[in-house]
Amino acid sequence: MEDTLVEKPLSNPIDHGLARETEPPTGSIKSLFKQAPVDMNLPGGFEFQNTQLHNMDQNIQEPQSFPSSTGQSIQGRLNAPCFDVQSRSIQERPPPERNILQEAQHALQEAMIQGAVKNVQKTLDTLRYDGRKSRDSTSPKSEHGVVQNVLKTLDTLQRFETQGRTIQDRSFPQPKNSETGQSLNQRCFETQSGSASDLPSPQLSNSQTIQDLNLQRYAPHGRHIHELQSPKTNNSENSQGVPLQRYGQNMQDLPSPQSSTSDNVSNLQRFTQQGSRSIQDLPSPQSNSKEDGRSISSHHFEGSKLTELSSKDVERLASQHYDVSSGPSLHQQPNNRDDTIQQRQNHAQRFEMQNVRALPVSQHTDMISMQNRINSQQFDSDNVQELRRVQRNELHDIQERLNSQRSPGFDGCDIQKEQNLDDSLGPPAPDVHEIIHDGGDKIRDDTATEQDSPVSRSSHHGSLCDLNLVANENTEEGDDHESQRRDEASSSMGDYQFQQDVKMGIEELCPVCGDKVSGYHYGLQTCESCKGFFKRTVQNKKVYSCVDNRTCMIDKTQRKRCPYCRFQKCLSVGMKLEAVRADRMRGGRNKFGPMYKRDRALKQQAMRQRQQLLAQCQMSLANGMSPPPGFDPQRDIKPDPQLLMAMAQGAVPPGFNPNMFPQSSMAHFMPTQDNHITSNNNHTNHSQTFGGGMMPPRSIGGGAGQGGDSHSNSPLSNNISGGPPPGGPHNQQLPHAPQQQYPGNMLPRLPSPSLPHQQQQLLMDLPGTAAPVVPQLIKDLLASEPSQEDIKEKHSSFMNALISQRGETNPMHTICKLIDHSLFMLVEWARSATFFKELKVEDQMKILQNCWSEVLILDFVHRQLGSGSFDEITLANGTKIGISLLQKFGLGDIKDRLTDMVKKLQELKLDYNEYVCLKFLILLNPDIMGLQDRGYIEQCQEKINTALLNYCSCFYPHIKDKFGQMLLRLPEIRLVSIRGEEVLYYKHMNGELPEQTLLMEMLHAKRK
DNA sequence: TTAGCCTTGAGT
DNA sequence: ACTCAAGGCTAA
Ligand SMILES: [Zn+2]
Ligand SMILES: [Zn+2]
Repeated sequence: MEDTLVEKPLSNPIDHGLARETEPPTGSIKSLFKQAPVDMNLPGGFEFQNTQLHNMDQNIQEPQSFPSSTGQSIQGRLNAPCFDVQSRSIQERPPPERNILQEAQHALQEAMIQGAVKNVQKTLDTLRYDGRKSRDSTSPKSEHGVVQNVLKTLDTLQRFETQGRTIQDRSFPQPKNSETGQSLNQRCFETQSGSASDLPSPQLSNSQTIQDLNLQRYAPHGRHIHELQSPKTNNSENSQGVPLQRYGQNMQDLPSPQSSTSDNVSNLQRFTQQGSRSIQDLPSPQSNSKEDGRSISSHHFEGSKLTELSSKDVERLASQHYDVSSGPSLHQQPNNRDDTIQQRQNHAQRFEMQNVRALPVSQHTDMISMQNRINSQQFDSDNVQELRRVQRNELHDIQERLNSQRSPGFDGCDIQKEQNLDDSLGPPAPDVHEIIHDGGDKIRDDTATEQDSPVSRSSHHGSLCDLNLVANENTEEGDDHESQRRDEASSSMGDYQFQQDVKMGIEELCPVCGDKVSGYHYGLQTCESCKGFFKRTVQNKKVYSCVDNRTCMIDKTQRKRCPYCRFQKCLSVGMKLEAVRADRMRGGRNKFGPMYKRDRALKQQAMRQRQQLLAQCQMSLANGMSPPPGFDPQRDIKPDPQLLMAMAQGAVPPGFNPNMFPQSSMAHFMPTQDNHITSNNNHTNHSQTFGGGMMPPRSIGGGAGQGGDSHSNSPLSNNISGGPPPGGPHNQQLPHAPQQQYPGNMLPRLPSPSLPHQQQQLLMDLPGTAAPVVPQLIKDLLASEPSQEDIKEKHSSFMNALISQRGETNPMHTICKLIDHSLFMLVEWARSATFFKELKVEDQMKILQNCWSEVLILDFVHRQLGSGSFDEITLANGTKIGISLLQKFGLGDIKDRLTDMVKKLQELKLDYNEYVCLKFLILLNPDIMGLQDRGYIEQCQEKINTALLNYCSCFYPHIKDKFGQMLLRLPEIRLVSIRGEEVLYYKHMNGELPEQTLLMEMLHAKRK
């Protein structure tokens, strides 16, 4: 499931659709990266997506003329840069909007020119979400100040969005559009209203439209996508007349339906593989892809939205759908059932409608929603790592399960892991097929699931996947190390268990609502009510809508309030649509059985280990000191490095509290799981980890923690060579060439657990003497760091080119392209980054997919540090924009978070060297699911942690627990990044973002 | 519609 | 024969 591959596919489909429809390849970046067209075709995906989309749309607006108005106006604007998205979906927009658009565009352009874009993009990342709500803002128009312009633009954009949505929605009603379908909204609408559309006509069952979506797959018969288009109109075909099915087929069968896309490796892949092409060089597939998109646009649009909900599912669904339709199972199934179902659906729909209307407007303020969101971390979605899951779990504990979305339940994790473990190749989730076969959980599922078939995978996975295939470069290179790495990888189990342990505590709680779990249901452990809810929703193809911002908190007491958000959460958590049987057969077992088993076993193991660790920990504490071997010494007692340093230097920092350090440091080193443990043990205070325990920190500190082997002890990789002076604050240079590339140290050696390696390392690293030296490791890291100037320069030139040459007018697109460009540079950087470059492409992909947003946020924060102003946002190209823009987008909460973060880091005097270290710590996250060289990554992370700790101790002994404080910013960054991704994703769903961009790929990859 | 409890039935 | 996840049933 989680495989990156799988994930992508989902996204891709959507993207493709969108891309086709609308836009041309915009930015150079886009062209560079085309996405692989994977699954777009999958009907299921569409359907599913559609539903979700509908929901979204509904929430947002009132749909009505989506197509017409939007389209017209948009196109009209077109000239003016409107959001391509809109344009896509809609072909024509009404004139009135135009002005706004134009204004926005102009503003954007100006802003962008100045680099404002960048900040906008960032802001967007974070913000977007709220923007919708708060549209109120009027933009100041008068002044030309960049800021103002930006603001204007933003405002405009917002309006746009709003309008666009509305328009789009409207359009739905008018089904006939050439466009494939009415908009999802419409569908939803209809459905809810109980119009015939939603119910498939009895015979229809087969012909239901995609919109029916998700449900369809359940339905035994396969329906064509085209049907979806307009429920009312039976035959709706895509504008092009291509039946949706076809797409689906393509997806499955064809590697890449849309020519160019197909072959394209995902952008990432390309990056990784090729590496360094300039953006310009990259080919732009768009053209090709677009064609497909045309008529479909609306669908795609919808589809995209849907995807949003659960990209994974979508994928699966899509595939499934397809299968279903064609599949035997479908045939077998009687229509009667459908009828019944339909009837039920009708009821349900009506119900839903009522509910929706009845639903009180959410009381959540933006902030709340934000937090919830963050908590929930929906975006991470499946593919994301275990960490998130873990975090989520923790959150549950703490908060009570608000979130959980992203980390699909363990299942996902487990499954992925399992798969990985089981078969190296391991196609991830068989789910799809099963789903497709639907009823056939039973036996047949196994046989040929998409996953199984390499082809399907590749196609689905899209670029990322492709990368894997293609990539052997690194792989080959690293052969030497591979063996070792692999060995270590095996150790990952330990970690995994660990994580599970963590989960364990929470395990008993439903990841969706926090109620008590009643067993495994549809992929993971959930409570009885969520099981029933999920089943009903899927079986009856219900379409919900959220009255609020789709950020409703779902807990035991409020789960009934918003079925839309609840279902979303179900999906995000990892509940599998495929597990719902289309044929409704009772009893028996499905293919998930083994998965459940493994999950159980793992959990138990984890439990045991955890207990052991705890016991050891307690023991050691009781005894006074020596930590048990294998146990992370840091947790317990470890001499305070700072103290050591101070002593070495002959002075103790004022106010230095020996206890503090250890703890905080521990927390960092300790991965999430341990935190719990730790807390239990009375370790003194914990540092503030994510406020209130919200998000557990990802295991930042070296992969440490995980059970047994986890802490590898890496021998100190960092030698301290006397080197450059302390990277004083902000010294950027990246000096020197690294000496050794990978010292053997880095490689795996887990063993040496016995020593409190870290301590020792610290000692070793520490010169012991006063002369502080920058650890060699840090020097190495700096070596691959591009100069800030270069970065700025590149961004500036890119922006200029974008605006002047490409004439990018659509503000949203411009912003996205900026982000895209940043991503491009990020990938470029990573490819040559120390440690990272040694990884296999597959791992590189996974890592980048997982951390890109966090790195972007860190970069942003770092830039802000330099500016020293809390009122302005410094864009990548150096342009500064008023921070108020964030608020305009409704991302005020994020703004505050960012501001706080910047302040804290300023207080800590984060310097360039440290910034680089943090960046690597974010990058080298061993907790990502399915990493092949996890052990290696862990070691790297550990080394960096050690080096950084050492560095801080040496150069900033007077700053209390600087190391710990810095690390604590990582979880915060993650929260913000998640928020940002959500915003972007929503934008994407609304069709406001350009397709076929690396950014889109990344967004989808995460959600997988 | 929800959600708790019941019935199924492949897998073990 | 037992397990237990999936579907069904039905008060509330
Ligand atoms: Zn629940
Ligand atoms: Zn909601």
